Amino acid sequence: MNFTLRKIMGQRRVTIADVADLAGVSYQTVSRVINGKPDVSAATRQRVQEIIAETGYRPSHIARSLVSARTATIGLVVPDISNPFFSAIARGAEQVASANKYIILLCNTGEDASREIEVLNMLHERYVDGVIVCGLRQKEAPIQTALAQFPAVVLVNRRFEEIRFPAVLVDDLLGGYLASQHLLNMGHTAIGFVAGPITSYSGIKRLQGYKQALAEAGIESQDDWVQHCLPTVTDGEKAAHLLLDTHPKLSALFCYNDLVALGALNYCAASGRRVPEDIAITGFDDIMLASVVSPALTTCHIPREKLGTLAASMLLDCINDEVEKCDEIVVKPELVIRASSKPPQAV
Amino acid sequence: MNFTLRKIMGQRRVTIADVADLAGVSYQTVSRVINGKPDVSAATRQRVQEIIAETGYRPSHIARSLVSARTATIGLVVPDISNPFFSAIARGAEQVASANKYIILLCNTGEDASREIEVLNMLHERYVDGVIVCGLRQKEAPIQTALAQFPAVVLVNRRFEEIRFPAVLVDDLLGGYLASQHLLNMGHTAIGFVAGPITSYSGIKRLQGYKQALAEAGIESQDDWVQHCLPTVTDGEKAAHLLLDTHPKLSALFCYNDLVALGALNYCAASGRRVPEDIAITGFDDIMLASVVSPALTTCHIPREKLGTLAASMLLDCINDEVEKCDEIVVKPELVIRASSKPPQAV
DNA sequence: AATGATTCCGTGAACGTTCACGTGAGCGTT
DNA sequence: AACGCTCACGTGAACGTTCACGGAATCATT
Repeated sequence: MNFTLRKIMGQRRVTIADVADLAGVSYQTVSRVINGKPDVSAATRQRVQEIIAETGYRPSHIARSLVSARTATIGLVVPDISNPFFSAIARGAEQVASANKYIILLCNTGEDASREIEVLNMLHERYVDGVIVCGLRQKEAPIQTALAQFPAVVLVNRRFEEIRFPAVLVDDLLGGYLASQHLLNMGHTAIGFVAGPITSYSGIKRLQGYKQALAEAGIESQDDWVQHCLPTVTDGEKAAHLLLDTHPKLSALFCYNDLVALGALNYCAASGRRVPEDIAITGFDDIMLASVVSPALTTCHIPREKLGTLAASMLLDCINDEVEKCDEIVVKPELVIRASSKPPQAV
Repeated sequence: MNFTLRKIMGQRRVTIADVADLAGVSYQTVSRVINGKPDVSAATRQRVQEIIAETGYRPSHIARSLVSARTATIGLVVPDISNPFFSAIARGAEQVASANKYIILLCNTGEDASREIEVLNMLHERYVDGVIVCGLRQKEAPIQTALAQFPAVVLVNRRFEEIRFPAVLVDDLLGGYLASQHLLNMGHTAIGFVAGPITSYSGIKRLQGYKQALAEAGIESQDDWVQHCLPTVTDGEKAAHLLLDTHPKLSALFCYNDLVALGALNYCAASGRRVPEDIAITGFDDIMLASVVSPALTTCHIPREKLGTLAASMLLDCINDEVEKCDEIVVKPELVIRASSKPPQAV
């Protein structure tokens, strides 16, 4: 490492001009070498490559983005990355992204709908090539404007009736229907719904499925059998408490997701109710916890990681203008019957 | 929205020059308005602001980064974001980052040590202001060079003896010691270690703690009581299988983490062993699963989200040259005794 | 009325790249 | 010997900002 080299390094970052100077060529020639383009003699090419290796030079993605108007970056917006449902999606999306030389900007809204526009604006300023937005809570028009700014958008578990965005959806209505029907089939007639965030699109759809199943069974669905809550264990526990306090006759709880269901299990244990003997409980998502908790949770299985890979693949298709592949994919949930649901008062 | 405006929008993105043209001022004036700087008359300022609102103009973070040499972006490297341990760290880090107007680039190495350098190079090209690297597997010198390129680095659960990077560490040796001692105190003498990845620094330290506890109890630690595996449920199951097949006399298993411990539980169930009666099992991390599985896991509690917030805070301190705050923080794990560990052959 | 200060605004350069050119040397062709 | 062609390389401009200036107009001061 000669003096000139040492002088350049350690202060600022090495740039293409530094490499060019050291190699005694113009920056354009270095650029050609970096990008494997022709019009460089073998000797020059090798010398430049040696200097690049020596200096540890790496082209600035920032500068490249500025001229190419592409960042090879996609935004991923989730309510809560520590929720196993979303971390699995993140993993799937990351895998597809990195396989295609894209990288992911992670934004956590913390279940705060007002932060959604905020983070979308941040992502927009950063010129991401597209965004995957999961479990969008906000439903007002501004969010649609915020989404429409992006070159490409894929929604996960959310759908707007007015504007059709490409989306990966779970058939939540079906899921809600299947879970409720399962409980009805076993003879339950008073079924509560611990419904998750009131702003959750999935929650609304699951509610519809729940109501539909009840209606088909000839049961008048009561609004106060439904209790909203944050999709967390602690909040699920509170919601179950509230629901069972006001309606002690409920013999089954259909829960928004497995975390909420776990909260409900906790409350049942704390209040001396046996599951499934005294009360049946079902969850949603089929996270690992569901099969492991005792009693094991009856739930709707969703291929979570696959939602992530599907969303990312579709987003990349959108970015590359393969418009025909960009529509809505609906994934069917599958009911998984485990120990937490049994007929009422049965052995 | 007049014709000129409509003509600009919908094609390219709105730039500062577009806003300037529409407002009939120079781009510098617009820049002043954006950044809230003086030297703009109230009337001009308002007109510019109106046009910004009308056009939905957002300054290009890319261009800003190019001139400021700062991206307000930090890289987060994890082996597996769907592992609850790392997703909790991610959540903590994201929270601190976004509170400080930073955003996170997420990289998943998929437990593949060779990808670590790869993603670090990607992050370097993107001029991140710093990186948080979790559970680094690679131990060769190249990784240190790759790390040293960054303006700021914080390691989580990894430490190099040669170069001292700022780090947030769990006292894994203590954790391994506590867990092993707990088993020894209950009378176990043949204790296996399902050790996680052989390249895991945490794993090595936990192994040391395990050996130390055994040595203090006067027990010769045997190398083939140790079985490495990926830190997943399925791999933990395989490892437990191997270990118990070759050493049926083992009466306790200390597991690298809770996922592995769950795998061990699964294998015990499958092979007709009762836990904790026939065999005691302990985990590590205290993820939600641990308290919920049956039998509930004895484990070492680690404040996972806090590791993330600590790491991000320290990284921001490093970035802002508050060097005195950048050292090593060691977090003590706490033994949580639950149902999965009991004395051997006891009632 | 000339001077100086203040207010407001514009111009040129720079950040690190890539793209579209331009150019000189060397060669073969007629 | 004049021409055209290819090869290897360099120059200028652009991407969208910010920074360091410079300068014109306005106003108060002497």
